[in-house]
Amino acid sequence: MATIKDVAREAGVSISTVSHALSGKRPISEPTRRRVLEAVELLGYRPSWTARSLASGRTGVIGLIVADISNPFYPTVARGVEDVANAHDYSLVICSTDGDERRERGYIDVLEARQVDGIVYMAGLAANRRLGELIARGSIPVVAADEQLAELDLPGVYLMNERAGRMVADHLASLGHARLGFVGGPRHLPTVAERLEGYVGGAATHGITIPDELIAFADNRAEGGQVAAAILMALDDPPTAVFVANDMMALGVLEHCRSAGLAVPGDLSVVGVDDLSVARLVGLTTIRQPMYEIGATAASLLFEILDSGANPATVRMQPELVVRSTTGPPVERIYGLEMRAQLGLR
Amino acid sequence: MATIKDVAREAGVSISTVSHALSGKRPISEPTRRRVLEAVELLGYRPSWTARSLASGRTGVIGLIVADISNPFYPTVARGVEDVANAHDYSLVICSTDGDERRERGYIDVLEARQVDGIVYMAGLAANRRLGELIARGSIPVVAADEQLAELDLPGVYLMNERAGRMVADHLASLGHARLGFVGGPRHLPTVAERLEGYVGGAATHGITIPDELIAFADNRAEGGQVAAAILMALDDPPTAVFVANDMMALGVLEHCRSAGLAVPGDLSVVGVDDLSVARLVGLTTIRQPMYEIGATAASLLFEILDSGANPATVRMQPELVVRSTTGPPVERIYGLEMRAQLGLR
DNA sequence: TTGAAAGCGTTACCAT
DNA sequence: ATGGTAACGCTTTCAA
Repeated sequence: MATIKDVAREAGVSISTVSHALSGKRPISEPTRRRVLEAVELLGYRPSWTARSLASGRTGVIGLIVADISNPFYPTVARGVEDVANAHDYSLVICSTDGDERRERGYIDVLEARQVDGIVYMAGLAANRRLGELIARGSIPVVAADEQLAELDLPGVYLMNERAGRMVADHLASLGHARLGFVGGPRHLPTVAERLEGYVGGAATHGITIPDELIAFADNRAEGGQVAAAILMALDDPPTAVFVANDMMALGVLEHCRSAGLAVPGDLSVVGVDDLSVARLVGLTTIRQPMYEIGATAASLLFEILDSGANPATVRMQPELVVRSTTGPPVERIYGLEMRAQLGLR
Repeated sequence: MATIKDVAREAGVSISTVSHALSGKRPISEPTRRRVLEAVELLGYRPSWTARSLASGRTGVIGLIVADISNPFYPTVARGVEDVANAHDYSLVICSTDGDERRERGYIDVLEARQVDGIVYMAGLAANRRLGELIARGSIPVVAADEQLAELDLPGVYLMNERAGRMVADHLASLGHARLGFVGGPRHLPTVAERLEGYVGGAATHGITIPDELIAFADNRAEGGQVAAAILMALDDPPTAVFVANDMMALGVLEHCRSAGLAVPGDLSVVGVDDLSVARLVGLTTIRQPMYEIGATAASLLFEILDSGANPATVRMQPELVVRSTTGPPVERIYGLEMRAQLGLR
């Protein structure tokens, strides 16, 4: 591997001239620059990022910690982060904790050891002491996204979760639903709690009370949605509509309906959050959140800190209701049963 | 940030003693070691990975290039790669090309500039000149996984794709299907071509010929499966069963059936490949491939090269048929139409 | 506009 | 068992 020294020798100039010709950090005469560039070309020289990092004190890497990379939500956000990172000549390394705290600790240690220049955190683990310590140490700036870290007071970018919940309640109430259910991930997650809060509040606006037994928390993935739906729909008086706190779980709810022979939206209206591409695929009514922009904005906040040491304000994104085919008016339960009996259906 | 120098001063020993006490690369007296460890603790010293890389000539990073991180297949494989990487004290950086050749070039350049110690490549892009050049340069070992790079002759780990295709043909034929369709990603992908080949060959064994019009290639994702299914099922004489070259596309096929009112497996039997967790969720019959092991094995091959300069042999993994509820005997088309008419269904 | 040289924080070799 | 010190390949003063 050719080094800067080789290039200097080949071009007949000093090392610092090569460095500056390449970085453009000081004026270089045109002929000199050309000679350098030719030498670079000839030798196939590629600057060592490692050496550059050591000398400059910046690694040119930012870390992204996500909860679960196999939920398509995260890759989309990650793309937003990555694109603005690249625009700043930074690389991105993605760490997926899968809700495992040991993994998360490991990642935080590695990111710190590798001295990444900044971290975008969107895992929302309950007891992230390690992250707290890292932030306390203050050597690596951190911005949050998606899940707000209550105790840590970081700049961040989040969906207006409460508003999202209200929008869903409004939509469902306007369709005539009065028996509303909720399915979400762990209740300690701010997104879940806030979406539920808005939902309950919005329902109250329409004179609807959501009883505790219609509120189910489960694992934050499709499987969780499936078991939660099974529980809710086995109730004596099941909901006619559910708000599911994210699209993957909503897929699980839909799957339960399919396997249990429940019609959607006939027997149950379902609305999710995220608007993953699969939501369009299955016709899921959902709350769209600007995933790519969330990532891009989070990264921008980080670079604000990196570039100017600023302490940027938190950003809140607008949710948007996308009505597709999993929501509709409730079918009167009694009639429904009678009609199904007449039709010879179970 | 405390450096090794600070630790040395604090512990009252030399820099090299600290280095060796930490790495264990040479005998250190117990009291000395303890003093060093205490100093490390006291100062909160963390070795600089950057400096270490520069001095040792190894970055401790391997790169993983995947085609599309939002297909859950890849995160699962990636986990396998990562776990063995971590076991070797290596970090993993994942690059998702999304089928975009410019992105891929960019990633390869970055990985090379960062001087990662090795690369696991599973993107299978058609014209990857840049990768060829990198391999030709020979400074960074590369192993392939999933998609075989015909022109490049790398060590790699792949599914026995042809056998997978045969297994599907056998399964479908044994159920009594005679009109077999195929849906896959771009035909230039070795996985697609091989699975199709095995399928066609297996069908022939049962005296079944698969006509060209029942073979559809599309975008390698759920949406692609959906449009391919739409085309096949609009034929005058549509297939009674399809082999879909991966689970995400199979999901798209299933979605087409749902939205078109086609019963599965009544009107169409569907089998996929991968056995993603979502396949279980929706009851998809599929060919399981050991995703995690593929990743882990690929990483092991890479470390064989890294550790001993060996030239490891390619590994082929066994496919396994998992029968669920999307395959069943074909319903006679004529009878089917009559019966449906009788039932008042369309 | 250019060059020389002092770091950056390690590792690894050579002494002791 | 321990210490001294030359790399590693670059960036960045400081001089000229």
